[in-house]
Amino acid sequence: MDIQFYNTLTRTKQNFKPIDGSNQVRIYSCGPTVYSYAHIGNFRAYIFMDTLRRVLKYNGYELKHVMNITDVGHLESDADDGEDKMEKAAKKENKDPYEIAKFYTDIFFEDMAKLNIEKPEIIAKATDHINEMLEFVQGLVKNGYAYETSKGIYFDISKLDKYPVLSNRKVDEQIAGARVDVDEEKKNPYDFALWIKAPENHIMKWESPWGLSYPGWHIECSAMGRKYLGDEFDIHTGGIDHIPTHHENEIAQSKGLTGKVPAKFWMHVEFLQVDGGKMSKSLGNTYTLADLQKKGIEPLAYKLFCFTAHYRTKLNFTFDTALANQKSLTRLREGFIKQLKGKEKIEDDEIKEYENKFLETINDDLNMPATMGIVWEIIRNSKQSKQFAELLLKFDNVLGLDLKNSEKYLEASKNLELPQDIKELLEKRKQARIEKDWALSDKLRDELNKKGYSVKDTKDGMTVEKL
RNA sequence: GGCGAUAUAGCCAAGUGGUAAGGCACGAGUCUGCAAAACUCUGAUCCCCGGUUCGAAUCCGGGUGUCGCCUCCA
Repeated sequence: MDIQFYNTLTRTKQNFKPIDGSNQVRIYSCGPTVYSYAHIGNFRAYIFMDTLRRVLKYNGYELKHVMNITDVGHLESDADDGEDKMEKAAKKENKDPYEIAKFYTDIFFEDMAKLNIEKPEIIAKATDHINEMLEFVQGLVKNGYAYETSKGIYFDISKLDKYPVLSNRKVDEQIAGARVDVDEEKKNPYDFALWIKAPENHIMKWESPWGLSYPGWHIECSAMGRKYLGDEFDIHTGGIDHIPTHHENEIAQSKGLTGKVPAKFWMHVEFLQVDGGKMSKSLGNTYTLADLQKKGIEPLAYKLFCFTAHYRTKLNFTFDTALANQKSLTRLREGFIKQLKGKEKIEDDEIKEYENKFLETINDDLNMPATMGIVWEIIRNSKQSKQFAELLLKFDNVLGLDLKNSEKYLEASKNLELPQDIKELLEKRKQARIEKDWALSDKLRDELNKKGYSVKDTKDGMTVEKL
């Protein structure tokens, strides 16, 4: 079945096939700048990236997927005189920038694992590829696409046949210097830094033909993508914010060196919003996975929440909806187990129909909301069968919700370590129930509720959950 | 000022020409000593106005609202 992906470059959905006709798909994903904790908005992008991987694999493709770790060169401002994010964080925390990078990189991958996101085949750190970047820049200088100023080496966008190719932005109509001070040395306002001469006190710097210096932000993706995936590869992913600057400049750099747009498909995730508006540090709503967990929302519930909207639409995060998805996740697990224990025989045609629908929706530009609709149909199917559970496990190769461990998650939420006073109350209530003293039983239930535990009576006895 | 997106039940949202998926919440019922859970049932003619069409949430024009980008950001 054809796979259709929306391509920002052409602004249409197109059939996807690897460009070299092989069975391998080559992907580059813009990864994190490791100067701080990644927030749930960042993770929406990586959940998308993961789903893309899984959909391609489900379709039988093999992957060569590169994700970068930006640990140098990402400045705070496009004016090129802002501080390097890594150095700023290092100063603030009184640490070496490399320590900062390691610390946040480790946490990043821990979070990725919690979200059951597959690790790309190749993780490329910017600081491990200084030579490749330097060669790339030297090539651009040689080809006449770059020039030197007192601050560094700049890309000359006027040398390109067309500069913004991803967005409709008209370069001459933008008000130069409206937000960024005009740099008189630059030939065009939108020329950007490829290589930056390091000030005296700059920590991260390398020898180059232009003295001690460090790379610009955009060059790392161009250089590393080229190194591992070649001059032209299949898919490049990132957040929608990358379209107007970062990816535009990556394309410019590659065209300057190789004459080619590096990727055939450019796929971008829309932003996550919080309470109907932008997520920003000043509003204090850049939540991390840890913040969610504190409120009882599992990382996988957040992943499920992300599946409620298509990746190219804005998604509004509130704690209410996140909690709703936590509940959904529990029901999904319960439903899965119920099917697993089912004994009914299902006709092959019915299974086949679900499989077809599933494939159709995931291959339609990763339409996860529609896909989840199908999953729920199976969960709620009045017939109960292990065959459905097996089907769900197959689908979970794409969803990545770790359904196979459903029982374990459900058990974990029930078998809590209970404080002594709670245990005593439960014991008293058990006794009261044996004696059918409902008044006392209810009173004890209220008491437990006040202490933050909800008690439910089932056929197999009481179950306790922390609220 | 420029660019772009979006407006579907209480909330999160699918659906892009043939009479509205799904999740959560709410309500009713079954069950239960009660409650919870579970199960079943129940809800919208799709921002407004005009147009095209046999037929539009879906296309076109106008209006209104919201959001984002143009500065680092997934």
